[in-house]
Amino acid sequence: MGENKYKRTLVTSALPYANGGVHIGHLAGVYVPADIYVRYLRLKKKDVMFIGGSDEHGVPVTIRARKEGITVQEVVDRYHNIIKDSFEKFGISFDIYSRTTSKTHHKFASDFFRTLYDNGKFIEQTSEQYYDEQTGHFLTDRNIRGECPHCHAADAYGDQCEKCGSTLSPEELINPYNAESGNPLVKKATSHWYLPLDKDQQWLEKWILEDHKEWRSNVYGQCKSWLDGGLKPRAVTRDLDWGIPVPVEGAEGKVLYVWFDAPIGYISNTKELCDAHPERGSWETWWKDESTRLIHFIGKDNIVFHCIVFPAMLKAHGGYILPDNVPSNEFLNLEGNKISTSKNYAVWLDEYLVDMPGRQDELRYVLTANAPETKDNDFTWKDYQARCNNELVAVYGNFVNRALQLTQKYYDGIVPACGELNDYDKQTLAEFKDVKEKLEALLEAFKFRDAQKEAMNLARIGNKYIADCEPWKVVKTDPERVKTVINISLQLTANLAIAFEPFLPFSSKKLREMINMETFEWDALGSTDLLPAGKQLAKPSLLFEKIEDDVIDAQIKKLEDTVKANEAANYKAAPVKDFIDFEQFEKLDIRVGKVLACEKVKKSKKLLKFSIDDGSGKERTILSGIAMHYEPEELVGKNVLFVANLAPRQMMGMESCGMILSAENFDGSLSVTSVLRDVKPGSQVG
RNA sequence: CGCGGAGUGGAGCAGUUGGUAGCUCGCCAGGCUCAUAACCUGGAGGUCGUUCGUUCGAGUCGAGCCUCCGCAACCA
Repeated sequence: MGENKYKRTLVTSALPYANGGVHIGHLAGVYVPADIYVRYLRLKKKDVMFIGGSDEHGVPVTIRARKEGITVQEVVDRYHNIIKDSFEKFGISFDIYSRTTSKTHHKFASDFFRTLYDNGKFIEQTSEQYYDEQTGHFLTDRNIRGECPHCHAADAYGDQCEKCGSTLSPEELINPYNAESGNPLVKKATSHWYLPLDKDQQWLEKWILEDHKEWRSNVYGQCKSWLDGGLKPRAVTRDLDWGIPVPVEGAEGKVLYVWFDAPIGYISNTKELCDAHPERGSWETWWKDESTRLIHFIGKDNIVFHCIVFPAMLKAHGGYILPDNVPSNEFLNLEGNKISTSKNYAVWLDEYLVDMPGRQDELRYVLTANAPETKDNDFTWKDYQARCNNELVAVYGNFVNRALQLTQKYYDGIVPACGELNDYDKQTLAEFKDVKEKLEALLEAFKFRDAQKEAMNLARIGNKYIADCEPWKVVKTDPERVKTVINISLQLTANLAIAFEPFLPFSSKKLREMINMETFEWDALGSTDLLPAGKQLAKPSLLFEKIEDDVIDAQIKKLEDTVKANEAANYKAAPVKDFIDFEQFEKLDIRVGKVLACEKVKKSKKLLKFSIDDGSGKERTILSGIAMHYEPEELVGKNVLFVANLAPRQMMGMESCGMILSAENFDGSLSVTSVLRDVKPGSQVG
């Protein structure tokens, strides 16, 4: 696809927001594919630069800082360090991982804005926005709450009412207030600068819809949709005290909108790297020379910013190249549910590193094998375990182990010479020879899942080869033949180390150490003489280890606990029902009863049958649907509250006279009510 | 009727320019024993969300409908 016209490749990966750690969704969606691609290009000896960094501006970090009573800088410092560390440990091989609070970035983004400003690329518009006079903040739509004009729910959001589902604008809310502080809001005029995207409509249409039909369908479709709808001016500044100040006189209290400043971070981080390492060339070569190929790795939520807004910014500034491709993945779900940072529902990388030490490649493998390249996919721990044990351990690790163990056993770990090849040998060699070509084609098309499968195929070929040749049998009759079989198996092993290098860098390194392969060339992939006869190999060890059930169960439990904790945290009492008269209330006859006997109702899952002493001298029978929550024995002898004058009702062939009162907890569990001191059965409650 | 993406055997995914479905795992049976009970071979199992249409022929093109996910707070 015309890669040859390019002399170098600049790869960026979406800047993670420094308001939390990074999780498997980030890794699967952006960083692992980007890293595979970059590692591959490096192996091909291409000039490539891989840019990353934390996005540290915007509103959420300021809210978190206020909540935790620390400075915003402390918040972003904490998460930037966690994120950076996670990436390093997972082998995401950035050439630089910087941050948008850096001096370089502040100056660069500021200058970038100023250039557009000076060249008249913005339009300035004044509008009335909601303002909290006590805190001195303008509010974003989502942070404004108030009464819904449709259903009159008390706490609708500025953009939507969760009660009736209607879409709102903040102006429609009755008595709007600050969601965070609770303060009432007033309208206040504020002016902002807008990037008039409508003027970019034409060239964007041609550039994307005609010149980049090869982009993934999700990317192309999303862009087309925006373009078809007609682009509108977009604000690039915000009223906020955290961020890069708008470098214009009289713009105090305004900062660059985080979506304006973040992508510029790609450029400023490149500059930071090049300034420190002049041998990498000048940043301008990387961003302005037509012979540079720019690739953005992002998630699907970021498509329009990278395909429309950022290119429009670059074009408005002038002199910059535009991305050649924007490989965007869909989302990864977790055990059937959406991953959520705010709900803490995720597999966090920093926690994974603690819980699963030394298993970075396992996660890289699973996330690539199940990458959401064309649609949302699901990550489950059971699937993770299955892929590790049945693929990495059983296919790849096992093949390597078989080849190395046989070498150890028959030849003291010295590579035997390859003798004459028979037809089956030749057939096997031919099969794995074209792996290189297939692998490269897939990687260059950003089909990482298929590419990894192709690498794994080498190990499958190997297992079949060893099984078919049966060296453990042949060694008794034709030891010369076995030398050839083992030689070929070892060559395959060496090829595996190379083929997996972009995907599983840690394992490849380990494997190369086992076979004493100090140096290697990607272009040697497919060769049958990677390990010369007579070479001494190191003592083999296991490349991957099985993952036991209890490890997986612990992870599943961890997630379940999180879900429960979320439910508890999100619990909100149901709204109070309409008023009733005192007379209506008096009609209710609630009494205390002593449980004389309690048993499960046969053939019923939920019902318990109670015999209650209600003080009348006769036993009262009440059926209650709490069998899922109580063992019958634990209720015998207890005082419970029941409604005495509820009309009798037939259930499971028995008559229930009344209702035992239970409270329903947030998670649906039931708790039977009682009284705090002992009272006579039949006592009235009121 | 806001706009995009997706809906394929038990699970997770492929299916390029239309010709009656492939892969990995799981399951069943057999083989083998060098190997982390791993490996190899064979088998059962799907009519491709749904309805209608174009065509000699559609998972693959067109239309409607249903469901899920994104685009608006957080967020890849």
